[in-house]
Amino acid sequence: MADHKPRLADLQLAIMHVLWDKGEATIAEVREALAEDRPLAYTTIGTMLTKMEAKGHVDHRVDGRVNIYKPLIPRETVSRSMISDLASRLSRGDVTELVCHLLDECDVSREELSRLKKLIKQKEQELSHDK
Amino acid sequence: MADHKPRLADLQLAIMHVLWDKGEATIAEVREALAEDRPLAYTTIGTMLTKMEAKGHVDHRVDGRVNIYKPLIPRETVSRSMISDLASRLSRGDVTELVCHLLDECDVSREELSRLKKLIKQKEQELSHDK
DNA sequence: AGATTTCTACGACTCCGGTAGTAGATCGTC
DNA sequence: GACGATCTACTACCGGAGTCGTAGAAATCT
Repeated sequence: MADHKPRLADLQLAIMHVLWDKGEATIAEVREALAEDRPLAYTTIGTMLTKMEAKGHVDHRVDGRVNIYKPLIPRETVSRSMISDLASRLSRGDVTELVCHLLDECDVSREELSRLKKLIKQKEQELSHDK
Repeated sequence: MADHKPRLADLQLAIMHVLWDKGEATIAEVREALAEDRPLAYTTIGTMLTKMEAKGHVDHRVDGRVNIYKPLIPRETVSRSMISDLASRLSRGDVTELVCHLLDECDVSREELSRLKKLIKQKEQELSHDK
C-alpha cells in the first residue's frame, strides 16, 4: 500500500468531509451536502469521485443502480499529513506567531482554550523529561 | 489593491522564502538558494517569478541587465492566510486540532510555550469581558 | 410499450503550476 | 570588433484539479 502523504485539493477534501461525516454516500448525497457552498453538476461529483478512487482515497460498492462511496483514508491521517506538510513548507515561521493569529482570527471557544492549556502543560512536561 | 488570501503553491512559496530571507534577489540567487532541494533550470525560476509578479506577489527593478526581485507581501500575511485557509478547509474551524498538530510537528521551545500560555490566558479574559 | 427520469461511464475542455528550450540582447574579454 | 557567457522575454508543453456534456443503461410513470 502506498498513500503516504495525501494532499487533497479543495473539492476533493470537501467531498471527503461528506464521506467522513456520513460514513458513506451516493453521488447525489455528496452533491446535496455540498450544494449550499458549491452548487455543482451531478457529473462533477461523479468525475471527482472516480479520480479519487483511482488514487485510492475512496472506494465504492454498487447497490442496485447506485454507487455508494466510502472513504478509504481516515480524516485524522489527512489532517495530520496536510498540516505537517504546510508546517514544513512554511519553514521557520515562528509557530507561536502563527498560533496567535489563528486564535485571533477564528473564534475560539472556552472549551478549546482549556484543551489548549492542557496540551501546553503536557508539552512542557515532555520538554522536561526529554532533556 | 487586492491580494487578500494569497495561497502560494510549493515552488512559489519556496521562492518567496528566499526573497523574504534575502530581502531581494536575482533569479540566479534564488536559483542558487533552492539548488540543494530542487535543482531547477534558470528559466524555470524566471518564469515563476514572472507569473508571481503578474499576480502581485513580487515586484522587480532593473539593475544593469539584471532583474532584482523583491517580495510584495510579507511572510506573516502569507503564513497567516494559508494557515487559516487550511484550518477552514479541514474540519470546520477546529482550531485546536490544528494547533495541536502544529505543536506536535514543529519543535516548540519552552519560551514559546510560555508565550502561548500567556496568550491563552489573555484570550480567556477577552472572552469573559466581551460577553 | 413508450416516454420520462435517474444514474453511471467516458470524454472534452479550461486553468494553473511547474519545467524548460530557444531567440535575442548585453557584457566582458581578447 | 568578434566570441563566448549571461541574462531576459517569449513560447511550449505536461499533468492535475475542476467543470461539465453526452451517451446509454435502468427504473418509473402513464
